[in-house]
Amino acid sequence: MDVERILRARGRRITPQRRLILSIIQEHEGHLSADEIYHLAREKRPRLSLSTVYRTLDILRESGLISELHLDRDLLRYEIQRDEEHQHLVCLGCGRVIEFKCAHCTRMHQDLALQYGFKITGSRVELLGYCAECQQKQAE
Amino acid sequence: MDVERILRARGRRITPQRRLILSIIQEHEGHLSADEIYHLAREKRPRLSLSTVYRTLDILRESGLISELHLDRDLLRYEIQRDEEHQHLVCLGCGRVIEFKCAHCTRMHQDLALQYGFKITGSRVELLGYCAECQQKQAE
DNA sequence: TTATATGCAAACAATTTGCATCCTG
DNA sequence: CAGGATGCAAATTGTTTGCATATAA
Repeated sequence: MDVERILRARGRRITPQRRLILSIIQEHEGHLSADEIYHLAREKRPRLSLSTVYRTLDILRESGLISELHLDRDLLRYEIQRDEEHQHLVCLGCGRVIEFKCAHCTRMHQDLALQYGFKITGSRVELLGYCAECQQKQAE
Repeated sequence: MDVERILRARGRRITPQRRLILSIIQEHEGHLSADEIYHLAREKRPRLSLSTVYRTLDILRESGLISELHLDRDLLRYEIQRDEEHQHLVCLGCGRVIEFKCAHCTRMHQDLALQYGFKITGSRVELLGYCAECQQKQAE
């Protein structure tokens, strides 16, 4: 499959651990922390070590297969790198994360290329606020 | 001054340490890590402890006087909270950070309020890429 | 004069590294 | 079978906490 080609092209080997970790990130559609991935993976492969998780996440990130999110203050979360760029909307009340696509961001990239000669290779757009429900709860 | 009113309103005291730390963030116009602030502050006040720096940063953040940036993978940076919202453009080559204001982002907030009923209270917009100079160096 | 802040040291949590062993290519 | 990958334990790094002492209000 494609993933294997990408890893091999970088001189990396395909191991059951790497397959497993990637499949977990895929199934859970992202937003998992390293530790969560570790625990989920150990259900299937109890000898897996946390360092392997970290090393694998590094490799997958370098290879552009996953991307890192700073949704929390103190740890990183991971999701599959998709083709279409998207942004995250985080509710500070209940913690839910909504993903959205935003045409404005595309225009922003174009503007910056024009204005500063910057070549944008990645972006973190994380908006924080309160969802409709949490706003209502606060009002009560 | 205003800062003191804000802190007092929250039952916080004004101490030389807090003044110093805030003034350092002001002078350096942000993008400083806790450790950098610590070292700069110790030049003026050698007995200052790192924990005081962290505690002060917490308080200043809670009070809305400074804000946190995730410009790096592994640590937080701080800057004075200004009225006008702005975004950060980070060069992965040389590390320089350009601040910019973006009308598109304002529109994005409006869209999200409309579409999801979300009330946006803060945002992290960090764009990563390569500045003109670093692109040129890479080309060579 | 009393609650809040500080400094110091020790504790923590997330991540990284060293190294012997294992296993993919 | 050789070099990359793993598991384990130990080290590192950024940040937080406990506690006795100092200090702002």
